[in-house]
Amino acid sequence: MSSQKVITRFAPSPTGFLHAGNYRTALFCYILARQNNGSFFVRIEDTDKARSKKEYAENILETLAWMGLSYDGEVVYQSARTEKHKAYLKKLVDEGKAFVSKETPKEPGGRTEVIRFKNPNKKVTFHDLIRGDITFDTTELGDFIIAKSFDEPVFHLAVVADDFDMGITHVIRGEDHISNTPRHILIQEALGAPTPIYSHVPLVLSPDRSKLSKRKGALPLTAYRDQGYLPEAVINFLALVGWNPGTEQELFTLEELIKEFKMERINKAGAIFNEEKLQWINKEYIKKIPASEQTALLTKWAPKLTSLDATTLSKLAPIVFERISTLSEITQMSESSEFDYLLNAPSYMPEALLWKGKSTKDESANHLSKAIELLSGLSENTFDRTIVKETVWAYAEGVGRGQLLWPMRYSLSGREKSPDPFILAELLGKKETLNRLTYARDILLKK
RNA sequence: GGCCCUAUCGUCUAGGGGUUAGGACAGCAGGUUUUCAAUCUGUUAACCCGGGUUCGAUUCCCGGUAGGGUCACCA
Repeated sequence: MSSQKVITRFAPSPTGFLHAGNYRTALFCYILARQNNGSFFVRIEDTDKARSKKEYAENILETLAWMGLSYDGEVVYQSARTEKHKAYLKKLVDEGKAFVSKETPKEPGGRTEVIRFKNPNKKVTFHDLIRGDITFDTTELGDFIIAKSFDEPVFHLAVVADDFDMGITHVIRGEDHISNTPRHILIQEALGAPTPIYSHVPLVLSPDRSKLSKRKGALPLTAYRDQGYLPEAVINFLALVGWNPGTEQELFTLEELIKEFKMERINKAGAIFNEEKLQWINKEYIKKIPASEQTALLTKWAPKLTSLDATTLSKLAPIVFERISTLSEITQMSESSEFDYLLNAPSYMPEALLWKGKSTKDESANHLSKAIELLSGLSENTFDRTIVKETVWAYAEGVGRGQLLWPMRYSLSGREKSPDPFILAELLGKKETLNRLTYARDILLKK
């Protein structure tokens, strides 16, 4: 770790919802600052008054909070710094390093006067932590515009001024900014500002390999939150897009990332946002949710389960959590009636009780009668999946497992797919289990 | 088009002058299982092309090709 103070910043512009690629750079900025005991600032670049929206800025802050990426100090709004920008602009003009230029507007609404930087027309080389030395001939840039007026700086001037004033030492941003860097270095030199250490991270790509964008279906991260992705999983996934520690470890907590992360190990090539892998990672994190938190999540995502008693809920939770990849699947399960057998006795056609259609109603009824007889002898207090299984297993083996287990499971859940009959029996309790078995047996016998 | 960046399985990647080119996700097959899920095992699949350098290149160099980025009074 360097002994030099590290100061990073996340500087998004609130002109739309940010996607995963943006937050990945935020994550890297955060990690670099934290692993060096440095500072991580957030700066909202809202100098474009026409396109900046408050709701976007709020969404950015909300997402950062959800991810647990805490920043130091107050959020800096670039629009509040126009006096500073004006001073720098004046200085540059006074020193002859920039000039007010008369223009013929190229587009309607354009200005007749703008401030241009006096380009010294030289080659600029900078060292990128990820890519090494990059050289540009700035001649082709011409005398580029740095402000629309003294009160309205353009991005290039504002970033340089703000990074300077905030003491930013490390700029981590997307690869799409590489070509802006020589402009920024030119302005820094004119202002007497130090050049920070740059790291241009590769872009996160859409499945068609173009830059991730809303048009290509990129979602704001809050949409993933709303789908039931866990922030830990999203952070883990984002870190793994374009970075890995060189070991085979794939699951990392934020703390582990802070320990392991090395900017130099970030890949140079862009990477496609692979949602399947995100799902897998999310599933891994869902498995880790402690039992004490499961029931609250269960009723949050499936409100109709609120009517269940605490014991049933706590037994149901692990069964649900082992099979979902995102929390919203709980809602889907609930809405497709997958939990209804817990709320009401199921109704179904007697034919559905027949195992693969290969047994007769009488046979199935006999098997159920036997199960009822066996289970009746059990105590209500110890009626759990283990004892239920032990009680009927020998009989099931004898007649062919499916012959008993299918009608038994079906009569308890009324569904083609469900947890196994022993779990169902435990969930329902002895009394309800026997009720349902008896009901099934009786409709099989009804002529 | 100019400039810049990049290039290992379908995807995310490890590796690196001599390897059976490794892992993960997805896929496929099988075990387990009354169903679904979970789980276990196995398995398909990759070094963009050409020229150098070298005893030997997927690895180093050059060129090409392809992809991406950027060329705003957006950020």
